[in-house]
Amino acid sequence: MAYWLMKSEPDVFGIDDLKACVKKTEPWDGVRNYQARNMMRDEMKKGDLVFFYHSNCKVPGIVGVAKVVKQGYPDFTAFDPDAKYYDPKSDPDKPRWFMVDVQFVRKLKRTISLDELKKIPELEKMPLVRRGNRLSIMPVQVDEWELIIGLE
DNA sequence: GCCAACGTTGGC
DNA sequence: GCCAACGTTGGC
Repeated sequence: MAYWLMKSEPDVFGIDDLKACVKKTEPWDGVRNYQARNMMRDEMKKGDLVFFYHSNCKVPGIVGVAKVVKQGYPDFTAFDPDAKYYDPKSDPDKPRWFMVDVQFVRKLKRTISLDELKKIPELEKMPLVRRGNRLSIMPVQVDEWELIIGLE
């Protein structure tokens, strides 16, 4: 089993929105970045655990845990001309974009802020705390996962 | 295939 | 809301 971190803007889709979904699951659609796409298409497996991270908000940080419940499949919103993330270059016969479904597991008792994570020397290799990082999905090492969970 | 222009991300 | 960093696009 592997561990991941996925960023989302709470104003758009936050941890409480996931919790409120039917069956608490939701397709992680709209990712239009190749690195992130590759991870969802090839590497994320059913049962993998995910840190749910709030970005672009007052206190950016990890707010909850989710899990992958459906492995990579084509992001159908790319085929819909009315969808926000429509991409005419993605052909249903040869989809360009992929997504996974995630399910709410739990909220953390508190937000583990980016600021706090940055201060931990063991986490300095995480792309998350690196300057200029824009990756919205990234792998988390087991020891990093356990360390962060231990901070809760 | 280079690289300038442009758009987006995301912390602050 | 600003702006640095970075990915993508498209002209050449």
